[in-house]
Parts: sequence; structure tokens; C-alpha cells
Amino acid sequence: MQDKIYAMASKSSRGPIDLPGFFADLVRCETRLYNALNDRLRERHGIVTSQFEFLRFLRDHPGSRVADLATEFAIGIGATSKGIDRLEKQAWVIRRTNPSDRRSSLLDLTAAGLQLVEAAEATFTKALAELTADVLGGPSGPAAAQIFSELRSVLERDQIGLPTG
Amino acid sequence: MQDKIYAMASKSSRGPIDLPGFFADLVRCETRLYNALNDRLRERHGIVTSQFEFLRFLRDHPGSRVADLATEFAIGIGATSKGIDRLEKQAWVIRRTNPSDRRSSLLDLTAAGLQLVEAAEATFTKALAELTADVLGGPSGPAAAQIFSELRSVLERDQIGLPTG
DNA sequence: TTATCCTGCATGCCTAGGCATATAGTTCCT
DNA sequence: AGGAACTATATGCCTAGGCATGCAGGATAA
Repeated sequence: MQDKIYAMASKSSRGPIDLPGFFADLVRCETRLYNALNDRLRERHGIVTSQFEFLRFLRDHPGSRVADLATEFAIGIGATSKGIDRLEKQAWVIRRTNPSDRRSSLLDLTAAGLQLVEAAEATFTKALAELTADVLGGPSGPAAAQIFSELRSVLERDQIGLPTG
Repeated sequence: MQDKIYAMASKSSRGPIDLPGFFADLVRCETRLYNALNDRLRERHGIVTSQFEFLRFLRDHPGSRVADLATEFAIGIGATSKGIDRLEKQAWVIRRTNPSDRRSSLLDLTAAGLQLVEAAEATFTKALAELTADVLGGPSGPAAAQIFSELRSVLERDQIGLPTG
């Protein structure tokens, strides 16, 4: 690239935020962090970030259904079902028939899945700290964290951005 | 979902940030916003957000090469080439042979492409404001914007999270 | 009960991106 | 000049997710 373009975005302005610029920065950060975390998790544990997130969710919410995961991650039911297929094929997750509604299954980690997620979490947390701590550990970090927590709550409350399937 | 899980993430704590929790909030917000923006742009202009971002980049950086786009968006060269193929097929973008290096092309918007991106930008900006202004327009908004601008600069400087291809 | 409607999810088809490779064009050395 | 080494990107194959559909199971009402 001949000339960097983030100079404009990093101007410190008063007045209302440049929302499109903020969103662009956000998406670029998310993409790059996700890619970098993928690399580390893949080389050390043979999984990618999305799989880590599934496993972590199931550790923290045992007995969830496919639809619960789909809502949490704002992806389609079909995609979620296929994602669970892949984890089940590796024997990290088991589907057990929901006794109170036999259309659905209750999902749980296996012992191997639990062990994996614990190991992967250490890698994940360490990598994330290395990648972001310098900036996010600064004085404005908590404010940013608070904002995204709130925004997430609002988006979930209003069911914004859920796919069809 | 039986019980919401973001209660934990929205605790206001002192001390260092819960980075994994922050990252999770970030990714959820990004996913949902991206999905919601996709919906609006698709129904009104027949494009999705990634295409809007390509077009906007080309408007703001005429004569870019494929590799420039790939770096900007932290995606692979191949994917970028295919993305440009699709925009070119719609006659929104033209490749003209780079006179100083005939391996590459210089990319530009057509008149139709320019018209499209201007219209789509209005939709995009309006939708983004509707979706986020309540939260991001608050007092902590500028701090958050500043943090992501800085984080982006650092990630780009260190070339974090670029795909292989 | 039983016919009808509703739900949860598994599956098929389609598209987009990652990675590997192929190829044309460029640079460097001699 | 001639060839080795490098570079930009187009292309093929593979995987993951979106959307539509199918079907088993559950809820509802007569």
C-alpha cells in the first residue's frame, strides 16, 4: 500500500464520533485478532477460534441446545448443527437426547473436550493479552469494555443481526 | 436461551480488563452489526457490507491494486481477486492494466460504481447510527474510538493476522 | 383420540474465503 | 543478452456458513 490510511482515523476530534470510521477500525481489529488467534489455536490445539468459543460456551453452559449456541453467536441453526457435528466427530462434544423434548439434543463436553478447552483457554488468553494488552490495558480500556458490553446487551435485547436459518 | 450470560461481562470492575470477555463482546457486536448492515444494504442496493467496503475503499483510493485491498481488509489475495471479479462483472469496478507493472491492474470505480457507493454510504451511515448511536454517542464513545484506532495501527504496523494467500 | 399446526434441527445446495498452485511479467546477475 | 530468482494475481480445490427444505416430534383443538 503506497500510503497508510489510518492517519485520518486516528485524529483526535471533539464532537460526535465518526461512526463509519469507528466501525471500520473495529472490523479490521476483529479480523486481524481473529486470524491471529486462529493461527495460535490451530498450531497448538488443532482447533480454530470459533470451535474454541463453542467449547467454552458448552463448558460454561452444559446441557445447551443447538438453538442456544446459534443465538449466542448470532449464526444460523444449520451452521451451528454442522459445527457441533464436527466437534462430535472429534469426540469433544456429545449429543444426548433431550428427555423432555425428543426433537432436540442436550449438548455437553466430553472429558476430552473439557481438557481441550482448558488447555486452549490458556493459549487463547495469553495470546490475546500479548496482542492487545498494551492498548487495552491503558486507562481507556475499561470504558471501551463497558461500551461493548452495553452495546451487546442492546443488540441482543432487540435481536439485531440474527441470520434467518 | 434459558439464562442470559452477559450479566457477568457487564459487571463494572476495577483492576485489569477481562480481555476474553471483552473480546467476546466485541465479536458478538461485530457479527450482529455486520449482519444487520448486510440486510439493509442488500435490500436497498443489492450489495453486502464487504462489497460496500471494497467500493468505498476504491472511491477513496483510486488506482489501488488487488494487494492493497487485501492488506487493508486482512484477507487473502485470492479472495480479493475474486471479490473484484464480482464487482467488475456488475460493471462497478474496472481493472486497467498497470502501465508500470503489467502483472497487476489498477482498480477504479466506474461511474455506476461511484453512484452506487454514494447511495450505499448514506444507507450504511444511517443504519449504523440507528444501531449504535445510543451507546456509542455516550460520553465514553470517543475513548473507545480512540482505543480501536490505536489498536488497529499497532496490528497493522506489526502485520498481525494477515492470511497466507 | 386424531387431525392440524407448530418447532427444532439435520441436510442439501450455493456462495465466499483460505491455501496451494500456475503463469505472466519483472529484476538481478553475469 | 540470457537465465535464475522473485512478484502479482488469477485459478482450483476445500471448508464453513447462509438459506431453504424435510422430517420427526410436540402442542392444540374438536
